[in-house]
Amino acid sequence: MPKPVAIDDLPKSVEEFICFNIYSAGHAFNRAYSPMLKELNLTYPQYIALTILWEEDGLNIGELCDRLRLESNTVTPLLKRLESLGHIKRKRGEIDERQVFVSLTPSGRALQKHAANITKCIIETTGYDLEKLEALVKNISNLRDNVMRATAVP
Amino acid sequence: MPKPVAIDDLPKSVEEFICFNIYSAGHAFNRAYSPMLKELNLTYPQYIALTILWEEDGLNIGELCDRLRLESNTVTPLLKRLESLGHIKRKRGEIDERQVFVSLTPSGRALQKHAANITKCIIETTGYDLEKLEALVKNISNLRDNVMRATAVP
DNA sequence: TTTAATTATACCGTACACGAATTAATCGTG
DNA sequence: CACGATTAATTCGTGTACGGTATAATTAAA
Repeated sequence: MPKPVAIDDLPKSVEEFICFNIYSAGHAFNRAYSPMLKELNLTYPQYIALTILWEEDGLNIGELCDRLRLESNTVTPLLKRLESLGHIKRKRGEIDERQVFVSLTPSGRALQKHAANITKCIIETTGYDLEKLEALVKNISNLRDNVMRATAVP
Repeated sequence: MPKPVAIDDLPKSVEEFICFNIYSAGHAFNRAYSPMLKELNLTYPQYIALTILWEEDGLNIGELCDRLRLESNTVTPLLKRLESLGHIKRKRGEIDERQVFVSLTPSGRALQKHAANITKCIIETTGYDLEKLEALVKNISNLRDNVMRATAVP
């Protein structure tokens, strides 16, 4: 159990807000990825979606949404753009026709060869070593899960 | 100096990516703020801009961009919306007419009375105490600054 | 077993976020 | 002083994000 929050100790500057630091760090990473992803003609969310598919192809949209922590009304148009770029295919489920399954094309799979180098470059921009990053990832993912759980509708 | 990055140890799942965890945590915070900000008819970026002005009124747009870590082409329309909501005023600089200075209206200043409660609610959703949050903020802001410095054009 | 509720995805409108280009004002150097 | 370079802010186009709503398919219930 965390200590109760003391009103007088609340951060007042955005520089001390956890949410603002995460918000601005997100933009910073986006800008760091941009020049590399531009060469692949991809956006950051598109790249993340592909990364998920490289690990597990053939997910349906709902599963992809869960992994991306995004709503389907965000993911649907993103996938349509990836499809029009020729990197994925979308196919209605046969058992349940409400579902749409997403699979990589050869073009989408081929992009994976750039992944390790991109990851390496990004990690180097952080100035952190893998050990420190891993600890930070655990901390932030735990924080995110707490916020999502507290925010979720029952 | 961080340890050199070993290619074989690179994270391969997005769940291990520092950028993805920050990206998804950002959305989680946005969703946590939403219901509270909706009552004030504000978005999260608008709320952050106001928070900066509550601390230091009368900044020009460039200074606001620096503090927000955003480009002026994002901030300009955001401020126009805050102006049309009646929370701020915009005035051309007299010495340098290229600059535009932003100041709070009584309406914009009045919103500040909700701030402490909102901050408290958000902190409680994290399940972290202030001490742990402060350490995490230092870690993430340092990371962000590293990424921004590494990405900046000379 | 027809209807009612739920589920999976899509569509629409609003608001970021940013690259690229634009405009207007100021500065720098001859 | 002049005029090209720089700077501050804006405009525009594309792509997220999400609330709200719609649609069609599946499931549950009366």
